[in-house]
Amino acid sequence: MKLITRDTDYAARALCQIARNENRITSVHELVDELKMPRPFLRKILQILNKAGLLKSFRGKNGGFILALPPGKIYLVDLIRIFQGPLKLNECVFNKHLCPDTNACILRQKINGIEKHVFSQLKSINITSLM
Amino acid sequence: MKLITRDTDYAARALCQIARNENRITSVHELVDELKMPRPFLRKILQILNKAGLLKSFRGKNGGFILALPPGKIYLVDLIRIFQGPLKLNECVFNKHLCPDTNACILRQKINGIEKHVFSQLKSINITSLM
DNA sequence: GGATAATGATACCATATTAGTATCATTTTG
DNA sequence: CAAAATGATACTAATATGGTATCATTATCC
Repeated sequence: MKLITRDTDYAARALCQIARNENRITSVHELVDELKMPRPFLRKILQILNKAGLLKSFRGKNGGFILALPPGKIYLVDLIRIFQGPLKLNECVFNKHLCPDTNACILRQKINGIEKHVFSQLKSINITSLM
Repeated sequence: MKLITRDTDYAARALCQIARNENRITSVHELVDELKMPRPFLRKILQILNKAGLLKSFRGKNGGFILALPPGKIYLVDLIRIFQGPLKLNECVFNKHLCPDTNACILRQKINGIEKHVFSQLKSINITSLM
């Protein structure tokens, strides 16, 4: 079972690098050199981060990206949500079948508890703490 | 993100049903009737549980399965391991790339913490508690 | 002993998700 | 206007998940 997929991983690493450059625009070219990841894939990821509002992009020559938010406000849990969908561990088939009626069943309680814990832990990790 | 896949779900439900019958042998035929799951898929799952040592099988006419262990000793975490591989959240690409050297990095610590929590919670759920 | 009803073993297929590529349009700078 | 960057979008490859199909083997019961 994976908690974090490759997109999320790449995204986090790229954001760290961009954060290090602070207000200096960082291009894909530069990121590929430093982080050794496939260029077209990275481009796609950065475009997604841009659309999600975590990056600000600059087109044209000397273009690139800067963070749209302070690095301390970009949380790992946000990246997971963007690339892996909502963190809803209890949206599993399990519940629906095994205990379709009660909210009080043991399993659902446990899974809700796990989810809260995972969520709060992932929310406590941000780009600053990863740099 | 899913915590529990369909195999695991089916397995848990089948084990509950088999547990209810206690020492009476339960056939696939009976399980399909009661649990409404695809017969060939269920057969595969039961064969896996048998090989994993959670079930004892009886071949031939009137054959079927009984639990190989008391239901209180069959844990949800075991089923997850069998059908979804080892519960190793920190085996993600993330760590390897971002902090290849230190064991002391924040992310790794957090992920190890999350893993321990998830593990202990899932270990506290067994077939008895699901029945 | 043979028909029948069960599991064992194994190979295959379908779909979804994940990972990655390719291409062309658009924008900015020099 | 050429070059260097991102925007948009469609496509492909690999892997994981969910499910089928088939034949072999075994035990029971008549």
